[in-house]
Amino acid sequence: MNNRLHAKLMTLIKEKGWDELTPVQKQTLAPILEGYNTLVIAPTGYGKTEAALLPVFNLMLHENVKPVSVLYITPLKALINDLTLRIEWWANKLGFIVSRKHGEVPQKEKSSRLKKAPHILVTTPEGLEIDLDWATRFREYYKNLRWVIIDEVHELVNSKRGAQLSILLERLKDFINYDFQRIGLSATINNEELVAKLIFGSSQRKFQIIRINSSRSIDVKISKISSDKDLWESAAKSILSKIEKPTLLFTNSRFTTERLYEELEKMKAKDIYVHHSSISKEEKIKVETSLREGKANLVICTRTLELGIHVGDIKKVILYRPPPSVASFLQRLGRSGHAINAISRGEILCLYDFDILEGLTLYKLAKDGRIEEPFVFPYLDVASREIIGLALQYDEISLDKIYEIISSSYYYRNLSRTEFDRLINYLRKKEVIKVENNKVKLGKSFFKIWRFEKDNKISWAKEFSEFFSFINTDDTFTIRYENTPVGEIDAIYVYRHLRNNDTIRISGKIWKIINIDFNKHLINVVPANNGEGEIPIWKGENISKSSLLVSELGNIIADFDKYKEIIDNEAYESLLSFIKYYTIHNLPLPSEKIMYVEKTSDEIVYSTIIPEKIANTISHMLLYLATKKYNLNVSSRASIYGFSIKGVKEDLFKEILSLKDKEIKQLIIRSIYRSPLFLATAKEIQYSFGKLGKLNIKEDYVILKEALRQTVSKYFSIKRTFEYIKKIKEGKIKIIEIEGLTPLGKAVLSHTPIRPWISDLQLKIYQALKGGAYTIEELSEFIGISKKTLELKLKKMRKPCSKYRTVSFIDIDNGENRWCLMEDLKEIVESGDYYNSFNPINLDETYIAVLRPIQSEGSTEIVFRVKDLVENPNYFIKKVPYNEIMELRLKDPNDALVYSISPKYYYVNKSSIGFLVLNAVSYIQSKKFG
DNA sequence: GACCTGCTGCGGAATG
Repeated sequence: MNNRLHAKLMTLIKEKGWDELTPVQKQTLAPILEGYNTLVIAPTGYGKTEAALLPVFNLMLHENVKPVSVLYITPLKALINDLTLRIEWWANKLGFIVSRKHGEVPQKEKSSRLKKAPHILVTTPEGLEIDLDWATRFREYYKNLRWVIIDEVHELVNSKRGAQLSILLERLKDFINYDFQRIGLSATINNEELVAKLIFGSSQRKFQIIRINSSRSIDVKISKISSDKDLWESAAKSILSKIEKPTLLFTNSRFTTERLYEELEKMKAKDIYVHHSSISKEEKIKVETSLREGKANLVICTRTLELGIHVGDIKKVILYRPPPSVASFLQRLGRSGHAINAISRGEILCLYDFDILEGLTLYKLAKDGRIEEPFVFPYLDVASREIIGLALQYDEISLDKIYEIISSSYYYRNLSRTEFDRLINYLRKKEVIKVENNKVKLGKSFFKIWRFEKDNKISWAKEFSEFFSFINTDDTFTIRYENTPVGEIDAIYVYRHLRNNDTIRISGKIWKIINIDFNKHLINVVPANNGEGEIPIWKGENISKSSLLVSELGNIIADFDKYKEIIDNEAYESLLSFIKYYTIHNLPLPSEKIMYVEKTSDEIVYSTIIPEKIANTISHMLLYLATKKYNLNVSSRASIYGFSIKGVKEDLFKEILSLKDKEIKQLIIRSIYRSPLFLATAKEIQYSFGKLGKLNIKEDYVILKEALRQTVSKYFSIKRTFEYIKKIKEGKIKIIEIEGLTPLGKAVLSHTPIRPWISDLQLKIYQALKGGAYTIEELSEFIGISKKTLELKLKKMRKPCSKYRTVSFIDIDNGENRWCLMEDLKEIVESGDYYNSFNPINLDETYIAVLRPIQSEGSTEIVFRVKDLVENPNYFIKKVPYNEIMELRLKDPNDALVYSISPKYYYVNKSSIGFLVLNAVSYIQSKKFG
């Protein structure tokens, strides 16, 4: 045992029952005690937390420390809770106070830290952001800070949160005017020197990297699901035969998680649970507890259980289809055999031949110790918000000082003063800051964007609390049973698919929908005992694969025989037949140097081994050319196995190859600029720059340029695509045209197609709708754009300001929503094509129409007899006091059910009210009597 | 375009 530790600590170590410190704990003592910044790299379960804490406690015991002396930062709330208890065990016995801070800590506990300031504060990067920007009193305690520990560094460095934290640390250093000691804790990572620079920033301290190479060996098996009939059934059967209690089964999507559970449940498998981000917190805790207590046989999960939450000893890990990166592969395998030196056992369950190849590649890369490099990017939206944060923190702060702070973060080391000034000028123009005598102050539009209270009428305003976080969330609905949340579903899925009385499957159970509250985004459910559950589908299932994986894939194809011992017979036979296709046809094996051009009846496939960003760029170029030449019924695909274009006659890729260099570069930029990914990114970041409303190419160049940079770096690659095309031109990549489809060509076809993005969509929709009423499915088929995009557009077109106004009604015969032009509604009703939808069965009933106007508060209620309305469709025109209403629905004072099942119509013009009320009555009566 | 993650402080009024 090390004799450098304080006697009090030695006593506690004995009390813990530890015979000796773990290797990593021994190794960190010297550098931390000597005041070095230290980056500790070791797998989970090696005692990293104590490796940082013990020497820090030791230093604390020898110094006269004042609160807050230690800041402990970790990315998850669940980890904060775990760690606080763990740290308290030591701290309380040594006379130090610990406190935690995250969004779910009760207000009372949070505010107690002012009265009893803690020596050690455990929080998130966002928690630190709030304190620096906003906590005027508490942040004074930070001036005593001596140590900052950053946990799960590998989780943070790759993201905007990492960039945010790096600036926060520089702000902290400047604010307290002390070069505190920084300690980082990380799982296995690549490029340790870079990661060290990212978290140590401008600190002048010497630093040291402590690495514990995982001595546990990797024991991986690769097997293939034999699917003679139903795929899911075969998968579940296979999984069932492989369970060793307790087993973790990782999937790559929430959908797969739910789907496999359904299948296993059919087979009466016992003690099986589901864990992913759309499961409620309470449910998740239940699942984690059942794992720790050894009750669970199998937990099917997504990445949620890849992170550091303690789940006890796991006997076996199964990966349903290979994960997208080596980093993720190692994290998932690391969940088994938790104790030090145990073996990580895992099995990759493959569905396709290319799954087997990817699995083998992951295995080889992991064995060779090759992992993806961290992705470091100088996000300008993060910089902007930190500038605003500094303006919040100080009454005024000089431009030079701000530039000095931001550029001392390693993420922003190359941010030029010119670029910085340009950014400042933009923020100033938007009045989110103001600049006087080279000093920055908070501008007046800050509180217009970051509101204290959310105003429902203005959809673009952000909540004040969102200012502190760079995680943006999609719109979702909460599913509730007796006031207890059981899950979440994407709003778009709810609008598109879910109605009252439907059954859905979530948290591994089947529920019946009682009602959907579109205002509060709530779905109330009760358990359903039987019936086929409809399964929520969140999004598509294309997963982007790391380029490291691609780089080794070709070698594996040529060399897979070397790995015969880790793959089962089924998988091996499958690979043999994969290879056989090429040998029989006398073709070279797929590699990065060969590209096959293959034709199906309506799609041209280019198969090869190619980095995904290049394939994605080329497929967007093809799509751009195709939409220019043809209608919108074209699509393309992109994957690491090549790309394709559908709906064109000629070989468009050949045309690209014939373009001049300059034209190719232009085409690349233009295609990216047209992609929805770019537009979505621009929208996402615009608030950070103080911009509300529609983006303008001239005015908002700063934002659009940054959006392009972020989109390109994430999804595309301009330079590498250009070089790639050049290589083909020079004959360094050989093109072979063939008849029929190669196995790799089939792999390309298994990826979801990308649809074109259209600029004048409104006009197209108008032309398509003219004279008729259509469902979103029909229209989407007809116009050739995604249903999701179409729905959003149709909803926008309802509003009074729209050029071509739309309305929707319920088709009573099949319960579907139909859309038409407002100008056509009368004609459609009178045509009788939708007779049942506008002709109530019972004319003697009385209802109340509840109308909410657009501008003012409150609502108007109009009582009417169904008969009167049927006889006179203009019945409402004289009675309604406004020309436009925001929401229309019906109620019945004697029957509360009516209000809850009543359809709602939004943004309705006075002229349409009568028809829509008829539609609502027909619908309600069909539910009541039919 | 998968997956995952986070989210006011503080003082003063009212209350027991």
